[in-house]
Amino acid sequence: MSLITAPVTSATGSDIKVRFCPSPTGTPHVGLVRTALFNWAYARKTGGKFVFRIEDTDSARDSEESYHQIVEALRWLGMDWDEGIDVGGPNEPYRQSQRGEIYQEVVEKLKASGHIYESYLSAEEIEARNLANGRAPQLGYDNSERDLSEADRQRYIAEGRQPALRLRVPDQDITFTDLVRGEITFPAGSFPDFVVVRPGGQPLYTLVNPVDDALMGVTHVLRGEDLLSSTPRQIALYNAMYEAGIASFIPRFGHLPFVMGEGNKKLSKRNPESNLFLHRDRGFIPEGLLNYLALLGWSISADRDIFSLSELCENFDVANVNPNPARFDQKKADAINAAQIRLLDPSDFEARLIPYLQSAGVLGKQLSEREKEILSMSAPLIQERITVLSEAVGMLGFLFEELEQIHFEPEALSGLPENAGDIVRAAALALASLEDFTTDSIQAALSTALVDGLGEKPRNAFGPVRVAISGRRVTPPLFESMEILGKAEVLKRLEAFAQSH
RNA sequence: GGCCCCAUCGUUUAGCGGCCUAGGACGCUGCCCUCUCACGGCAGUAGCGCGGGUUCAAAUCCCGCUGGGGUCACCA
Repeated sequence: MSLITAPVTSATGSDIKVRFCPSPTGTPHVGLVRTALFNWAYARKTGGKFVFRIEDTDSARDSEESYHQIVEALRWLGMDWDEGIDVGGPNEPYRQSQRGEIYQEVVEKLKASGHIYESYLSAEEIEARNLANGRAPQLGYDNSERDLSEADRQRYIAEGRQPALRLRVPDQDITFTDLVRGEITFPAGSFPDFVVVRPGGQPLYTLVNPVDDALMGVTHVLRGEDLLSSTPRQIALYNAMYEAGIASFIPRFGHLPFVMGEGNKKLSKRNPESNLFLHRDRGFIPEGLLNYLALLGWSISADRDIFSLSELCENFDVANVNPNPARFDQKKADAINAAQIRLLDPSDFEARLIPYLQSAGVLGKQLSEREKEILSMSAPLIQERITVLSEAVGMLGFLFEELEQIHFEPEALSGLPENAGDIVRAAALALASLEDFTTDSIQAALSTALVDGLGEKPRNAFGPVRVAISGRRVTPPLFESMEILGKAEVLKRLEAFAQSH
């Protein structure tokens, strides 16, 4: 009969240590990002430490590419870590694939203390035993090798078998207080002695995850809800490590709700909105994405949902995380991102636009003086008009393009009045004699010529002019855009349009 | 199937026994502002899954039901 004897961590303040420990399979997922975010925010809130380690113990599924993407993701999002990948720390190395010897030692100690034992039965044999004993096959292993005789052991070895190693689980209910869900109890016998090391010595996640948390001194484990049912197993392992002198406490656990996709399905990797880099490519800014993700399961107050990362860090507490699953809503995410974009310092906003304009081919690698000038004049005009940064390409493109490159959108053309040509001709005429080609005087001249002169409604008067210079229905404010383009270019575009209409 | 988790507007979230004829945000609708689109402003739309308790009083506590989800690997 074995029982839990290990104490739970007493850490409550700056002695708290959390970690983010993804396994590098596939491209970073927004659910993964939210888990990292809550861990990071909790560390920053409490003044504790945030550890970043990689769980690459499955060589069949892990990839170096994914590893680099995860590191890049955290860097881009600005979630810094105190210990771990690249930055190092007292518990190196931080990639499990490089910690084999450490696990070996732990396994030896656990064997010596009698907490883990050799198991020779194959999956087929276990199933056969269950069938033979009238036990439901899905119950799995029956712990029958707990006290294997030396004779049986020798016989298996003589057959050339290699043993897996299983943890002897405590014969009692296992209760813990989940940081987001409260007290949870798993009845004794909920799970059998489980494999922690494969035949041949390969340690499994079931072993290495708690081992590393224990060795690294992790006090608070905040992770996805999918790991909830493995928690009692981990507590059992912690207890074994405690009794073997490897761990000094059991951490506290907090299971974060899922991020769901359409329907009632967990947002899967197949789902495009799960892909972090797709959001980045569309022009989500870290502030916007993180703000939105934080809202999935948490809120800063009853009547506010736009907040900065530092406000998040000041106010975050796992205890306030909502336990129910949240759906990823692209529209709301877009709205939050748009709000965060508007909050950006104008020069910062301008700088962030450049990569998007470059990758779309609107700007080259090096900006000319003229291009810099256009950008700095036009960026402020679109800061409150776009939702994601990539929209700047369509909004600003015409300011950088030559007349011949301008693409006239069908929807812009189709919305034009019959007399569009006449209106544009009148506009050209009015502007040709304008000395001072600035926003105000342009507006005054066009109003006089088109609204007063031709008797057109403003909407009808300026629409054709807008399309003539930009090819688009939606642009930054018209008169400002004209000032940026300059008189010669504007007249050129108006005349070209007038000729074809 | 066993075990575990979850349950407030379409979505997200506030609510932790009386402040709730349930608040905010996104979405949607209408109006205002207006050179387009936005921004901003105003108004509207819509919710406590069901049934029992406990209580003077329940969205809030308890039980049951229903519904969803997760997990039961020599994956992580």
